[in-house]
Amino acid sequence: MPVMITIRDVARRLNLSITTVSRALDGYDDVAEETRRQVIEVAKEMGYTPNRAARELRRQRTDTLGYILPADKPQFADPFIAEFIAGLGDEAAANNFDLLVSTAPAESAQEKTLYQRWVQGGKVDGLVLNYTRLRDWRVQYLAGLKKPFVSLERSLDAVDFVGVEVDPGEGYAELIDYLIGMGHSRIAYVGGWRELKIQHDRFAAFERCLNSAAVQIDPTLVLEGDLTLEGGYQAVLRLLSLNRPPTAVVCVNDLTAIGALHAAHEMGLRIGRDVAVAGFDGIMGAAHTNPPLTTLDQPVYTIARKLVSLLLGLISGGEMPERQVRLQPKLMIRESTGGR
Amino acid sequence: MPVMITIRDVARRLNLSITTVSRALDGYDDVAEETRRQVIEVAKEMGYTPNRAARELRRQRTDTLGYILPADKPQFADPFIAEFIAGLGDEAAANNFDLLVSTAPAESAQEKTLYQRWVQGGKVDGLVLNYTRLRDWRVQYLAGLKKPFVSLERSLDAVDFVGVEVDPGEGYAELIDYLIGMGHSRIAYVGGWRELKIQHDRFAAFERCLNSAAVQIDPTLVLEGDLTLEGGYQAVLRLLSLNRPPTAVVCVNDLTAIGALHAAHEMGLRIGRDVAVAGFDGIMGAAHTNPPLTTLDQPVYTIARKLVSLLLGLISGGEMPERQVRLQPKLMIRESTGGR
DNA sequence: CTGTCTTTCCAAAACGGTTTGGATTATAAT
DNA sequence: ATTATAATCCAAACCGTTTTGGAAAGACAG
Repeated sequence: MPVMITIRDVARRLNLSITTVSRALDGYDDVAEETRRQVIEVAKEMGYTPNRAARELRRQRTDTLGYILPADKPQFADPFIAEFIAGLGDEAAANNFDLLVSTAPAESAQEKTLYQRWVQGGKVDGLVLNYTRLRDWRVQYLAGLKKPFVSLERSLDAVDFVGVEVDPGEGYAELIDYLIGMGHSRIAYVGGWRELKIQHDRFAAFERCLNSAAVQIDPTLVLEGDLTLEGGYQAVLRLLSLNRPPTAVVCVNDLTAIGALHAAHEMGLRIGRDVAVAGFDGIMGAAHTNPPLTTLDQPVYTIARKLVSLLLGLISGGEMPERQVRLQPKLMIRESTGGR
Repeated sequence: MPVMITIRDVARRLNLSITTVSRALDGYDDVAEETRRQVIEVAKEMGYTPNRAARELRRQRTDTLGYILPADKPQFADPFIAEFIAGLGDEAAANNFDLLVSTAPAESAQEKTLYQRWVQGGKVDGLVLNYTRLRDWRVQYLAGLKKPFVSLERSLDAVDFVGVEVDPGEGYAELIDYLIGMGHSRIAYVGGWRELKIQHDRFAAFERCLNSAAVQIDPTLVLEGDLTLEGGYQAVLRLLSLNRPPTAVVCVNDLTAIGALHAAHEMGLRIGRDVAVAGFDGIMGAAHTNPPLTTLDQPVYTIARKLVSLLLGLISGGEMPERQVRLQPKLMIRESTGGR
């Protein structure tokens, strides 16, 4: 670390008080224009940048947002997350906020410690939650401390919800209709951890659609994966080894579906003909799998930006024209289900 | 923000000085065991967590690392980045460091401001660089300020390099041998921005291999993309519309290659037969494109962790057994080039 | 009993900003 | 000439820690 240039150095050089330097740079109107000009010039010339820790300490805010990725496995690399973090980062940066990210297994002690360190230690002004659980301690914790936060999908906890929700209802109705139209009746579901709100909502929608089409759900065709490629691979390997295997597999997300493609390939099946596979997310690249993946597309990048924009509204504490955003995924039919 | 519990509150409750509370929690040996026990208990009960800004200010370090993604387009979403950030985050977290991320267009004023805010403002203890440029102002800037940093790929700037390098030489030799063995002689290259070290190294290796195999390089077959899917798509669309189109396309990264697949598909070509496509990176999912992508696989996640581990060594200032890591990518032959 | 160690604790000084509550001077109004 | 007003500036308090340099008290040795 080099010599640090403090506000004191700038003040000394100009024979001004640090107060005046501070106020000149912050644009207060009680400093003469000529003085301000000089301050700005000298500050720039000396390469002065206010120390963040000092400023944060005094101001009691950090201009920093936090996002903790709930990752069970250490090695987590979902394109969904890439897009999501990109959205968070871009929107934060556009508002001069920084984004702090970390990962911790869901419901672990590690997760609790990390949240505590950031929230009670005042490291962030607000947080973005993801992979919301049905009952989510994070929601209760943050709401209890009145710390600003937004989430993708609402938990069942009785707190007032600010965030984005994607309703799988209509999308699944379209998808299931389409699959049944293609002659499928043994339709499997590979989901995620059952405490996950998305798992709950999507599977519920799936069930509802099959019921209303009077198609039987075979419980042996419903498996729990873990949202990863590997999880989808293992689950579908099992499914396809059954005596009466499914003819279609609906997956809770695209990564699971890509694992499913892999498994079906390995079993020597022609995907789209012998077995249909569908995903959920519309990750970039889903259009380029082998074969291209039918999926329910949601605008992840935009959703992430929206979340940050909502969170910033919450932090600034003003009136919030909208606190909740609901949207529908869009069905993209591709060859993994036999195309049109 | 709720009432904040400070060290003063804990001290008051126990009739101790804040000094003692601080030292008890930090594990100094000049506090009685019984006292320490009480302090820890009460601190936990009151939910005390040291204020980060105050601690950072006093200690003059933040236990935070920074990574600024050079993204030209606001909307980047490279799986490579997802894996990279996952690696950075995991290794940082494993050492109780936080990771600050942001994005800024390469060489923009924005980028400079951001680095300055983080470095001179003392927001981070060290930085990870990526997409290193041949002459890289970031390298000069950080080296000049003696701020710890590591980079993936070394720039040509004369500073002492700590980081990871992936040498494309042998991998490309294998790949080109293989392509020539498959009968290709019109081989195109779709690269990235020419100031990029990876572009320079990879293209140089590509040229060298073709030369030593006495295969002509047609300059019209060498195009500059931008490392994105869209860039690869556009470039390959142009290539395949030439009077004498290439029979093989080598791409500087997997994303470009996936765009190439897309373009070839659209032109009605049978990939792997009419035209061969190869990438570089080995992103998760490359094995599942349509058709599966031949690529040079590098362990991105591991590289990222290694970078952080090197950076932490640099920050702690001790002896560093290794300062530079070199490794070779591994050729993965798949159907996009016709398989084996 | 005196002096020297240990053990245990603490007052006060940083760290580098921002903000409060004037002080000073010049200008305008009476 | 005096008073009110506006325009500039600044000393000092404050944010919540960590760390320095002892102080106090008890144990021990001579």
